[in-house]
Amino acid sequence: MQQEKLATIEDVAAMAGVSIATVSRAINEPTKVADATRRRVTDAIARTGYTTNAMARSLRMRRSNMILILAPDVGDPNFSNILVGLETEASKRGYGLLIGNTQNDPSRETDYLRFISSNQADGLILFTGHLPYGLSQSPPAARLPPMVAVNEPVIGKGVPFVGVDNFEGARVATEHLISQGHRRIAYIGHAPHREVSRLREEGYRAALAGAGLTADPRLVIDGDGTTESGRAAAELMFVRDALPTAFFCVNDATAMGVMIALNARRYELPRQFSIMGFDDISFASFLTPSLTTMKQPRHRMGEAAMDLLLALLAGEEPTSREVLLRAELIVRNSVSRPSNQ
Amino acid sequence: MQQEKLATIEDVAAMAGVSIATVSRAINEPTKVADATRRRVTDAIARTGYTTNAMARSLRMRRSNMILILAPDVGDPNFSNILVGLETEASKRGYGLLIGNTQNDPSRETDYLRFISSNQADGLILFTGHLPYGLSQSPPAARLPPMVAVNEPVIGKGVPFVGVDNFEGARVATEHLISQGHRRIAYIGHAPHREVSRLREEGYRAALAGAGLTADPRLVIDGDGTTESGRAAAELMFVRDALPTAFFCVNDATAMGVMIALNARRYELPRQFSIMGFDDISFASFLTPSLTTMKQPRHRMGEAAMDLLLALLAGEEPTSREVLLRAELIVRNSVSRPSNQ
DNA sequence: ATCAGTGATGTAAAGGTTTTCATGATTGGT
DNA sequence: ACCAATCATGAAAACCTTTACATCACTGAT
Repeated sequence: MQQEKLATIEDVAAMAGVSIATVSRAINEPTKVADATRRRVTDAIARTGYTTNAMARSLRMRRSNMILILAPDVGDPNFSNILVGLETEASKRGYGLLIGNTQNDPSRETDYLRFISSNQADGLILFTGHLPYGLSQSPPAARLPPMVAVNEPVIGKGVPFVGVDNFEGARVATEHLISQGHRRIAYIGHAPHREVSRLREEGYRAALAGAGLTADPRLVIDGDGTTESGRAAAELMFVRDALPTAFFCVNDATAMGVMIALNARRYELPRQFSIMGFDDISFASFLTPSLTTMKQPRHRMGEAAMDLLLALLAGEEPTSREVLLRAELIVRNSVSRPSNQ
Repeated sequence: MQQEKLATIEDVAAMAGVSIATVSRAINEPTKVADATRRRVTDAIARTGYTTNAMARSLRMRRSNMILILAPDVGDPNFSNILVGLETEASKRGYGLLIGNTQNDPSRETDYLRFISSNQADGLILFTGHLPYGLSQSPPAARLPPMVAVNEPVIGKGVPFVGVDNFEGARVATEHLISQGHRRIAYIGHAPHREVSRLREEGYRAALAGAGLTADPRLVIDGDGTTESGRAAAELMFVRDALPTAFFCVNDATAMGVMIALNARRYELPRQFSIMGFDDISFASFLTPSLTTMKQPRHRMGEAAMDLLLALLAGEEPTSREVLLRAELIVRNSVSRPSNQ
């Protein structure tokens, strides 16, 4: 049983004493071939160790059963967990995943589109929040390849989106702080043009409004989502001498920065200040105090996005162009009732 | 310029007034075609928007320019950073990456091998530390597909390996502790069958031996690499009342567990106990005290592994079957001179 | 006994490349 | 001026499937 040449469908056909068409049918539409014949074929397949050549198959069928993932940074744990969800669903449905790490480099984005245009991938999952460079200037008439945005929506291009309900999540988080008795609650956001941050800020404001409160402008600061920006934002409030009793941060990294600033100033947490994050990154539970936060259902997001894309590929019109999953409140130890009520 | 049917090589040939063979040559071996003709062809390519159909190309050439990555968990930041390195190098050399998340499930490992046997991938990168299930029982005579193990070696199968020099790294780490004056140094390891842990323990012992010290058996404990196991190991030492002045942990997660245990017992760090980890995970610098550790050159590991695999694919005999990169000592604040010298 | 319908199989085309081999044209050396 | 060598190109085979269409043998109804 030499591996020199891989067995082809012809070898199988010869061994089973049928034509290659019958072998193909026995594999792909088993009901269309007589029982006895089918047995002979499956037997021959087993004996030869035959596997269909995916290249030939894709060439003929004009589809590859591959999905291209375009992400700025696959190393980001934020993405990689969604990736696992994408992979789970894709693999279950017989699809493979091709990864394209773009590092936000337009030329790399364009470059990866060759997988689409060369038929090497049937569809596209976008983590980038924008159309890949090579597609963005096309007139809207030009048909786009089937694609789904995940985590970060592509605004105004009609790209179906799967993500977390940021507005709702931020509202739940803020309401949690309010329910503990907080009235002066700060919000530390991302750059304002980021859709994610805008929605979370709106959710924050909605929760305040719902409790008859209004946001103190001095307590709403835009950072850039990094730990350092969280630290800087907290410091800024001390300098301005406009202090909240609780901080709601656009993400856990920012929350960690706030905690670092407060620890450095020797405040006791959460007694003197409460802190909430968003994301539930892997070490949120290991901070001191462990961080109360909103957990993103990343695995499910990946599955849902892939499911939507595969439906698109199957020609189904999606029931909705936007799937929003709920973030889950994870209560830990960084929130308590305010001391100086 | 309708996108209905993609332009084929034939369209280009017709427009340029040459045969398809010439078009193919103009693309792949430009020197072999006359200047004037080449210009006409490139012009026609631009006008038609032609892209080579990768399926047809792969079918004919019997290779796909794709590499399959087999990893137990792509979400693990430990892996994902290496993945970025793999991707960088692969993309630079015109290869694409296919990801296979196996979750250590033998059936998924076997399943993913179909990409190899169906010619959809030319080579294999193994993160799993063992041959994929479908290959492991083959007689050694059966030729294995080209593959390279990364991060975790595949023992005894002659699979080329790219990883960090664990022995050397552990020695450097331990020597760092010794240089600070520590004499009683604990080692908290992984499960002993893990090659990684075994090598780091050896490096630890070598450093001790080099300084004329021997390891106190009560200070060498096997955990499982989790934060919880680090906590438990430290507790165990308190229960046994056999205490070191410094802990060297097989990884940062374990070190974090040790820090949690010591913090809970209200020790002041690093004054009363020094701690070293291994890995330099993303939040090592955010712990209090920030963690002194050995940084793994993950990005470079990925690049080196891909480079090695592509050399293998090109038919070159690898210069060495093992590439070990040095870990880098990252000095932060979790190590000081022992107080009770 | 005939005919329509059904079911199982085979033939051959199509999918889009790369590459071997052949052909003709051109060059350069004598 | 001729021959050999080189160069540029084209025709056609090969890569391995899937599938439309044709064929043939049956079944069951008239």
